[in-house]
Amino acid sequence: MELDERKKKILKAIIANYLETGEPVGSRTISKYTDLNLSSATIRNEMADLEEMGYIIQPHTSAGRIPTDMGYRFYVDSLMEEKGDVEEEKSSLLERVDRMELLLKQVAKVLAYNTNYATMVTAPKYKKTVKFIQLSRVDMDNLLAVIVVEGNIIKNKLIDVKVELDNEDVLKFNILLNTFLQGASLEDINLEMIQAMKAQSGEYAPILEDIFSGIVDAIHDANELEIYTSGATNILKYPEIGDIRQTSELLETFEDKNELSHLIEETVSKADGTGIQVYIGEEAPGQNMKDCSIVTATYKMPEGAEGTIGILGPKRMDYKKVVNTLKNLTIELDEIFKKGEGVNNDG
Amino acid sequence: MELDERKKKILKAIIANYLETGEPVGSRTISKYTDLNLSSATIRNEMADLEEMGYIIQPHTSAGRIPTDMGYRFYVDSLMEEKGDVEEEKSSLLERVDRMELLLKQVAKVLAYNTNYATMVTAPKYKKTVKFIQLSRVDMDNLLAVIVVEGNIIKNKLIDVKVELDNEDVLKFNILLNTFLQGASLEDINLEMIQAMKAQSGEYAPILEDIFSGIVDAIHDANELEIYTSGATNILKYPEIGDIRQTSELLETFEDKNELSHLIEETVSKADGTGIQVYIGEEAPGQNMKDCSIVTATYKMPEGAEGTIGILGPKRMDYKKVVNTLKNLTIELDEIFKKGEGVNNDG
DNA sequence: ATTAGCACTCGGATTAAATGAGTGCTAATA
DNA sequence: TATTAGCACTCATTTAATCCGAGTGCTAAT
Repeated sequence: MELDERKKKILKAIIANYLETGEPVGSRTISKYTDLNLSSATIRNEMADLEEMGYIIQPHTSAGRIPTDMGYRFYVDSLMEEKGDVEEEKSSLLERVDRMELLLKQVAKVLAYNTNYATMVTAPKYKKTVKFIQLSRVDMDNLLAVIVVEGNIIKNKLIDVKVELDNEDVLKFNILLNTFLQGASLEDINLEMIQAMKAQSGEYAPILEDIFSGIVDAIHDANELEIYTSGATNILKYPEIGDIRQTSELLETFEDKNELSHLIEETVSKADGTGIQVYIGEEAPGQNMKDCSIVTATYKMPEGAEGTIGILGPKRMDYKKVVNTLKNLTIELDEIFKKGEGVNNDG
Repeated sequence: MELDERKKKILKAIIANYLETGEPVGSRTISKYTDLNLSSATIRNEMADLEEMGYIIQPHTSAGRIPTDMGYRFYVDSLMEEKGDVEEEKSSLLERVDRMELLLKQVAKVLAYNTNYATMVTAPKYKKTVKFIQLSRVDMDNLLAVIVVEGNIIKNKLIDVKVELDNEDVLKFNILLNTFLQGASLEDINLEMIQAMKAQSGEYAPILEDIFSGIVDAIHDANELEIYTSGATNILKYPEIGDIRQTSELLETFEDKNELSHLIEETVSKADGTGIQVYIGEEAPGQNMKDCSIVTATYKMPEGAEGTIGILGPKRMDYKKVVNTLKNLTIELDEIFKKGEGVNNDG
């Protein structure tokens, strides 16, 4: 059996209606809702076909139809025309902010507010190289190491050294560290390099140890996939997501950044490169997701680094709106990075 | 009517049993549960008295009794002997961590894990004075300001300056800033001081503007009451907390650090100085709290700064355990600050 | 003062019946 | 041949009726 134009229209009407109401939709509704001018009986026949083909099911005999995962999939892929960008709020969705971290937090928040779903945003991931290191003496036994890595991510590390250092010593260390480490990525810092530096640091070699591990820590930190989330509690607004037990587990997943980063990495790894990915029900990774969908979008930094914006919501989700909002947001982000944040460009 | 010893015993038994089971407790249960050797009939009479006095109520006729807020209050104040410190896990509840932020996050996490309630921890609050400022050139048009404030809280601020500065200029600024700002608190930085600095900065006065506002921002940031939370989803484990709608609002309060900080400030302002405060039901601030209790404890830094640890749970809460855990935790924190973190001590 | 005994209450669980939205199928129609 | 009107049937949901038992309050006996 094939999916002719009329069947598509009906399927689309069913899904659209279901997305709106959340109730199984019956033949009579479609008969009136659409401009097909068909009786409910005819619709019923078509529905039976659509069911046989696997696009819709009845939750029980004598109920209307609801979309299957396959139905949603077809809808997202072929039926849903992504309303040609609604310029509206696109303009100043995001206020200008100066620091990457704040920006991304803001993105998560705005998105959660606009969509009423739970959102997550990862910082762009790329091999981070050291741009600049600054060591300073804070007090008697503490050195402060400030490390700026590519992308103007700033890490601080207090290092407590046993030996006293005067200002000149610190200056020497600064020069030494910058000479060796500027432009280096985490992998570049190996035993060999450490040896070379030790050789040049003379009597202070033992102290270097401390300083070094501090710095490596900091770079390591910067390399971690940072995730910002918002609106987790929105999940509670959708009663269709299983029992409380499941919902609660879902929320915990959301609270645990580690788990979440796995999850995001998994979705991204499946990406086909078109920018926006939609994962419906079982398609999504994670065990409590059968009633959820995940939509992710990828934004790019000028140097090629990529980050992800994602939303998590019920399977019965306003895909049109979500996809659209996500599209606009990535465009806006791309633009911001192109000009504003384009600072971080040398290599 | 007065509360004789027997009535106290019965009240205590009722509350203890209710805390355990969550079910209204009947006269027969008490008759067997306690060593009073009284018949259920006698207990019933006593219960009637206790109800009249306002310590317990029946959810409905022909049900057992449950404690009122007043009953809980009496229990917490007079009945509950705080099991003389259970030394057990006290030992290494907290792993040693180097940075305040991580430490407090850890505290929140451990506490949430141990108690199964939602927890919040605020950073110690005191007038933060500038300890050290470091300006460095990151690239062509960015200056990085690193500000270390009392308590080794470190803030970074990227400042983009329009004019080019060479290393010497930066050095001069550094000296200027440190001369003026070291030891200054947010209030100390006033128009007068700014004028004085401008006078001394000669041709660079306009740039100072940028740098200055950046620094003020950073100090302002550091002065904000930082809150770390954990285990918010634990709230979902206690079905007695009203309907989902309320729970969800409670969770939102928990997600919103601003609201939460108001809430904590309110509880702390009511504190009587004994260290541990218990807010039962209506006593707690916030509108969705009627079924909740809040327990807070105050920890002190050597210099007198104070922070708060709090837990939020259902009114039917294991007060004994919570109060105890909180006590141990503050003691441990106090100790950590006394030695380990005692770095931040000069003025 | 305590207790045994008994009638009474009322929330919660269980069962039964009523409702109604929606289906599938068949026969009539264009 | 495609569409539609009509009708019997299904089944989740709602409403009402009933039962059950934990627990009470009161009274009379110890």
